[in-house]
Amino acid sequence: MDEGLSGFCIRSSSGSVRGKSGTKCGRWNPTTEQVKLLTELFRSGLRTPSTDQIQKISTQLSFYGKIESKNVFYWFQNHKARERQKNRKLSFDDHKDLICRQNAPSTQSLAEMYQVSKPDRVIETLQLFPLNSFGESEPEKLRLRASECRDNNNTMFSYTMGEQMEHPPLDLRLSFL
Amino acid sequence: MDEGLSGFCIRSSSGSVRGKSGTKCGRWNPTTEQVKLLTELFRSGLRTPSTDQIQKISTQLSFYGKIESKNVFYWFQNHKARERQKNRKLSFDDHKDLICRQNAPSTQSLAEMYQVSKPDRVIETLQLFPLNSFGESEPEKLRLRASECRDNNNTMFSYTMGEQMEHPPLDLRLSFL
DNA sequence: TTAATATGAATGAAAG
DNA sequence: CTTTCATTCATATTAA
Repeated sequence: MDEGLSGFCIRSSSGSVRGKSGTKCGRWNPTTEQVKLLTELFRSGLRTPSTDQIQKISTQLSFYGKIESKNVFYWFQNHKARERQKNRKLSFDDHKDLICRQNAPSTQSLAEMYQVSKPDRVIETLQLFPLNSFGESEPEKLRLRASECRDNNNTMFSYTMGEQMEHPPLDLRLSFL
Repeated sequence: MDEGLSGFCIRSSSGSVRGKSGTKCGRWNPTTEQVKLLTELFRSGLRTPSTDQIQKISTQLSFYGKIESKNVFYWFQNHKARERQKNRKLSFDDHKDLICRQNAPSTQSLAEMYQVSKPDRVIETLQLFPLNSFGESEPEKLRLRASECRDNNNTMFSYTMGEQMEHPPLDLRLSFL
């Protein structure tokens, strides 16, 4: 069965690394090259690319596989949010030395413990820099606030590509706003 | 025949016992007590615990075994998502509205203990009257993600072939819907 | 053993 | 920007 004019789904997982088996066509599945480049840009300080930058990045990344501008937009949004979330709330290595008490509380007493009577606020410790270095080194904990390197798009890529620049000027606007 | 080309986590279980006692590494393996308490909390109506709740739960569950905050976070995410998914697939009839979005009738005392900061979407409505139908006296926007119609209009990003259009094409705003 | 299932973890997409 | 939803992937568990 060929799906005629849809032309949206690419069944063949040509060198797809993340889509190990049976890659669905529903959502964007970035290739390793795409992820690598995006990560590189992020590490370079790019956090919130402008529309123009998104367009350029998308054009560049389309060389490695199917991609749209919104994918780039979402990628940066998610990546930034999750880096922040890790550093702020759910750090995976917060308590390595869990307090070992003698008796485990029962379910009932546990429930009672959650009863808050006063605004007992947990002080959230912002880890400005990772002090905890156990045995597992986090390769990516770096976070440089290079503010906004917005208009240095000339130095974003050094690749000499073909003239794949035929993406129309993209207007990133949210229709549900 | 899987080649197992993922080099993310080291497979630890090589025919050993359940990870309850001697899990080397890999992913979190909850104990039966942990699962029991988590399930009880879920059944009591807890769907999306806050960061503070997650911390407390994680601390308490650490009595029964190794656990981290992100495990609790993921557990509730997965449990909620899969219950919803199951309900969606089970009800092929015209029961489109997802019932389990709201909290369960928390008659248990355990649930009330957890409702510390965000009881629900009901802000100043006391629990004098039972939980009634949706969208009755609630000016909040009703989400129109009924059933599966997520792919009807995915035109979040609009391509404008002209340049510098002053007004959005249609701007069908349904924020007041 | 392998196959099927259950579930922890991750992430793209989207809503708030 | 923050949070949540939906889907997918990887692995543990169980069944055959």
